[in-house]
Amino acid sequence: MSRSRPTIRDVAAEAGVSVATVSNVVNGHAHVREATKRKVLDAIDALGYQASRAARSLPAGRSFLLAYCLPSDETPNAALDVFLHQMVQTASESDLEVLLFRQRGDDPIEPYAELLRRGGADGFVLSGIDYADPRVDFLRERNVPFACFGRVGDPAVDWVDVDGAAGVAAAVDHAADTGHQRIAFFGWPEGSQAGDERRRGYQERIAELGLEVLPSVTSVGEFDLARKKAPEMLETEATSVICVSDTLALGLMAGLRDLGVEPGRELAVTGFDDIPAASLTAPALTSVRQPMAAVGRQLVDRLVAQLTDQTRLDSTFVEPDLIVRQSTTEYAG
Amino acid sequence: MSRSRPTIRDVAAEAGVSVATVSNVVNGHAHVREATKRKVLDAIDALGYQASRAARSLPAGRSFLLAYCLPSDETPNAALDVFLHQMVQTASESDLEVLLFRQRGDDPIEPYAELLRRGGADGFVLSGIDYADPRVDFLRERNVPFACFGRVGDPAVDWVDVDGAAGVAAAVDHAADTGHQRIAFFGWPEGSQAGDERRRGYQERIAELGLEVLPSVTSVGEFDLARKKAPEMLETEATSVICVSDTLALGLMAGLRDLGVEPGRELAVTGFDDIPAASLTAPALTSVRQPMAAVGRQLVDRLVAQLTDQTRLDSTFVEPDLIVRQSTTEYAG
DNA sequence: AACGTTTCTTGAAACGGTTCAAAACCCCCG
DNA sequence: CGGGGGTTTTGAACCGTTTCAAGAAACGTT
Repeated sequence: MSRSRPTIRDVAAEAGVSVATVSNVVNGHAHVREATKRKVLDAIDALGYQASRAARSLPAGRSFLLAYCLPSDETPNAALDVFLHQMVQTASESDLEVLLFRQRGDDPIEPYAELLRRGGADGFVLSGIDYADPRVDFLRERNVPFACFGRVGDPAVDWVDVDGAAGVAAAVDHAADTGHQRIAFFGWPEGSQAGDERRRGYQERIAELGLEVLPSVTSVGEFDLARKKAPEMLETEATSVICVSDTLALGLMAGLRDLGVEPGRELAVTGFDDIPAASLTAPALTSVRQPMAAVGRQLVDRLVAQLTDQTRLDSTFVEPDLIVRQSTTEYAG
Repeated sequence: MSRSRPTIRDVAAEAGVSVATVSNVVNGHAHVREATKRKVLDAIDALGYQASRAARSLPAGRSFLLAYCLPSDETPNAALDVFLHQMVQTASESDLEVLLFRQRGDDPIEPYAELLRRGGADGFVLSGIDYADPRVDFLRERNVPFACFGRVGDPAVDWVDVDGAAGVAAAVDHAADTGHQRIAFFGWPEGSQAGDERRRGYQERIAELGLEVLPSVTSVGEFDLARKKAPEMLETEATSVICVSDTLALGLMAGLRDLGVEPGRELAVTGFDDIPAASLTAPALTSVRQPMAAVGRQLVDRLVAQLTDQTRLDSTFVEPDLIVRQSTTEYAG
């Protein structure tokens, strides 16, 4: 008795047909008579036949795999599950699967190079794109299809990005609508694409509204460092603060409490990302939510277009949503 | 000029050797003379050769892939990134990669069946194991290697689990050590493996300490429903509450505030999971942390043992850590 | 120089599917 | 009953590696 898994030939023998017919049944290709189909399906069932991925890919010349490199952030990536879910879902609609790999050292290129060496994939999804990302050049040179989460200057590259500036502008509007005149921005130091973009949104909208652009306060780290910046923030005499991220916002709120200032009530706070913690704190944090599911879908759609139709879809911005909670509605300063 | 990627034959031609020699060089197998090796490596470099995953797998009879089904929980899975990271890392040490797939409808079996049909994988990692999990039987029947995150009765199945009872017991000890006599448990309704286990840890340790087991309070949902249970919890006249999850704990804390009771100061609260939000709230939440990295590693180790050595490692418990924060240290009731 | 060993190298057979041109079959009409 | 057209089915080539038995080369010994 054979130990190894049954092959398409075993199924063909069992059903009394040729391997070509079995292949046709499995893939629903040519016209197959109903009775034949039944015989084949029964045989598959009886034998517990499973196709071999390798044997399928080899003649096709493609792996049916999309590869995604897990971001090596030390900070927990709360939206990762939604993002992955959507990518896997969208990929499966086009008969593709998602392969994970990860950063090893601090060379951003190496994991990509290694994956290509060791068998490749039909395409890559890149996230965490920054200015002049070296991965983009690397993959372009090698002519590997890919799509980026984060805008890329080169018009030949497919990307999807959340319009961070628009998200922050919406937050500024909300603050202004609820009566605030002194609206500050609490950001990261300049130099990161996402961070600079969000700051730009603040500055432009504040200017459009004819309000005062307050002195910029920044924090390199997230929660703990942000907490220590609360005194500096109070010096701006802002009544509402828009933060570049939720963890920064939560750190600021903790810092305010340390100083006896009640966040929300005495100083309105808005975050960015809508991490789970935003809705689990008191006061719950108003935040700009990135539509990660939409981003995941759009990225895979672009990749599929490249792979199957040799087409390219236009790169696009996805609009974030402002989720309003108590940290901006309870203001009573 | 050829559009398609260079194959091992192209490399062999370029280097003036046979394909077998190229294969040997690439895989470092047989003895190859230094000069020959150099020629081959140069040719690989010149052509930008990449091996084909499919062609490599086909004769090997395996896919070099481990498959993991994303949990379809609506609640964000905060530890997912750490877990995946560790699995990918450990897998790569054994020349394996991680493939993602996902639940479609509500049939827990279907995604596994489909993956097997469409190409299979060398092994599966299962998480979220519950009593009599149907996936376990399904995979056993088909003789597919797998390892479970969550204990399984069948001794033929490899699993790794966090010792939830021990984690809760440690939380009870901590409460008792800090002077509490009336310690309550806030759990899920009976019927979930993880939840029942945690409750057992509470009951047993309370009994061992000679304290009173307080009436059980439960909540089906997480944050919002838990919030409404605060009055019921106060009726137990507990001074310290151990919660079955962090979201339940945070919900309870919000509910206490609604009633004018200061969580932490007037009622000590402990959570379970140590989600990111636990350290981002005020008061920060004491919580039992599941060592997800260790779990991920152990799962893949077990799978690798099955795949490569035909061995089995003993199933095992991983001990969680109690992370003490202000929600239990500020008690002043 | 002949021979036995050891070290390198190679040819060709798998591996398990897909595909496509060609063969076989079916049904209906004249 | 022969033939035509469409529908089913099939044989065999092919995809890019690995592997292994066997051949070639190199080396050391007598």
